[in-house]
Amino acid sequence: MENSIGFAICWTSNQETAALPDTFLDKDQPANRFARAREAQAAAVLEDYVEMIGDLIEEFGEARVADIAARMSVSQPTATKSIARLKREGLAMSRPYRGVFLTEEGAALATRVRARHRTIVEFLVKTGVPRDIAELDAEGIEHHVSQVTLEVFERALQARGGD
Amino acid sequence: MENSIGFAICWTSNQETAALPDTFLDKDQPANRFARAREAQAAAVLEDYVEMIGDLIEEFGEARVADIAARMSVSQPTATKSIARLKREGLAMSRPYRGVFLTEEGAALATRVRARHRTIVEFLVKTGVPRDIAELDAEGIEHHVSQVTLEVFERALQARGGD
DNA sequence: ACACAAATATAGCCATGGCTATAACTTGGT
DNA sequence: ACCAAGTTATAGCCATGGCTATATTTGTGT
Repeated sequence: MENSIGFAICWTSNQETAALPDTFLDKDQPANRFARAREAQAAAVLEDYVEMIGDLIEEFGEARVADIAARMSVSQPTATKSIARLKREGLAMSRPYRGVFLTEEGAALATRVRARHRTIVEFLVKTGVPRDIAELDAEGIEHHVSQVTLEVFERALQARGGD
Repeated sequence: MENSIGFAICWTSNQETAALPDTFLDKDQPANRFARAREAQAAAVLEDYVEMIGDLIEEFGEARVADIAARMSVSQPTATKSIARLKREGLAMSRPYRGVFLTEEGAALATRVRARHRTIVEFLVKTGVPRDIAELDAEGIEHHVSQVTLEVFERALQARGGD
């Protein structure tokens, strides 16, 4: 709808701390923790696709619908539909029967999402989670980790060495 | 992938459950990490409602639709619809215009969900995340934390003192 | 050049989880 | 007993994100 993909703003939720760029795609601040989680979830699909398209472009020079669908474990029409949403949101571009590409905004998002993903995986591994399980868990977790928490993870990684 | 299963069995001592007890409501193992995250997400709503209903029953002796809706920050019809799904899934019971109650299975799930939520919040706090933010993040994260990771968190909490 | 296979798009179905508006039921006060 | 107010249910709408089946386009090989 509105292309206003901005940054999160401070709001007063409970009573104490506030201020956190929740999700990389947040538009406004939800009322409570459940609403917040729902918002994060809505952004999750976009984030995943954008990251995946970025990966494919880096790997093959372009991202084909079929490859995207395969990597997302989704049917081709489902991928097409999601890509349409990415385009609507200004994150990707494509011409019919051609590959998909990221806009500048989409590419920036992909970079941030990839970094966040890696931070979370590394943090989990450092904490003692087997790497393959950390990979799996991170996929779901990453969309719900606030900027504040992410920074705490980064600090923990630096503090205890980068393995 | 095969590695993960081997590890999981080792780490979970001797649970009769599957190798990767992903989510408390999982039925089968998805193909890849994205599919897995989608499955976890599907269970999330049920888990949230069940926990909330458990809370309300404990607090007021019963869970009214209006209260559930309010706490979930959702309209009353939306709550009603979700409760219908809970009933379909055998997690709750209710008679029209009466309060909602949990089945044995629902109550057990509520207990597990609540414990997991607390573990995650405490772990985040211990790691250095402000409590209110930990609370918010946990809401989304908790549905994606595998049993293995949860146990790692628990051990981390014990190891460094339960404060 | 053209037919055919592969890739992509489109149509149309389903369930979920939001919503508002309104109907139906319960309950409490007089 | 009854009416008003409060609760819950129902109807019906929308978007998302799955799917299958089928149409369309691209591009390749002969």
